[in-house]
Amino acid sequence: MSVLTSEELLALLAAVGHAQRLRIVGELAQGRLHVSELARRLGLSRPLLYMHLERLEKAGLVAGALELSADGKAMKFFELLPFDIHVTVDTVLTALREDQALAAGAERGTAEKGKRT
Amino acid sequence: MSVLTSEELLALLAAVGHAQRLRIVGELAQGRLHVSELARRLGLSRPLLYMHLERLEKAGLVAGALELSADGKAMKFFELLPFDIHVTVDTVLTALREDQALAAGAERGTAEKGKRT
DNA sequence: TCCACCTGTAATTCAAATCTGACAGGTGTC
DNA sequence: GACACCTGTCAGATTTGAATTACAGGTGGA
Repeated sequence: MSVLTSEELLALLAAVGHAQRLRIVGELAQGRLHVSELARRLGLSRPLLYMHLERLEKAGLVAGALELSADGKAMKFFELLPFDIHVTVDTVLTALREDQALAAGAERGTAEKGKRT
Repeated sequence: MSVLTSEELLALLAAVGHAQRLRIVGELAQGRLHVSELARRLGLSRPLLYMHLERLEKAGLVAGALELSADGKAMKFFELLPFDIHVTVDTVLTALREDQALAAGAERGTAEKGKRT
């Protein structure tokens, strides 16, 4: 995952740092599932599950795909993407510095990430 | 950190998964500081900082100690504890299983962590 | 005594995240 | 047509977390 801004790092940590989402990850670890089935297994309402999945997806932890089942029903399958979150003091410091670099760049009008002078 | 319950894992992730707390960690990475000084550097109100520090301390990321300065003033110093958060699918699955084990144990009245039959 | 520091907490407001219930729409089967 | 599935979204209640203000108390020095 190379260098993360603190925004990306936070999205990742906040996404996985929640009881329900941890359970979602645990369930999807055993294989891809469509939303309704997942909702049933976890005992969550479907709208709520959508919200959590959206968060996980934005953080890059899961991926969803709408598929047509054999009998023509639309089904949204979600699968777990391989991830390996590693956070140390350096990770944090690097992310914070990346922010400063971006902010400085934005002030000068060159807001390209990772670019440093 | 050996085996974590999901509660401990969540405490850790939620603690570090917040913008202000990330900044706190970043500041403490450069050395121990007392609360008022830290508040000044980050531009946070002291009560708010207390709340964040409490969270970080409960998660085991920082440690606070009340000390007497040379001129006799009470000062609460906080320092960053070494940490190395590593989260993969296995971490999550292990944590969830640990929960089940604890829950099962609690039902039988033997709520000791890590004990498995 | 007054001022400049410090710690600690209670009360309260405010914002954001979480969660529920209800709706609209689609397909296939009995 | 009625039913059992599925997706998707919105409005609103509720809960949690974040943040401010205000207070009480302590020390040392001018």
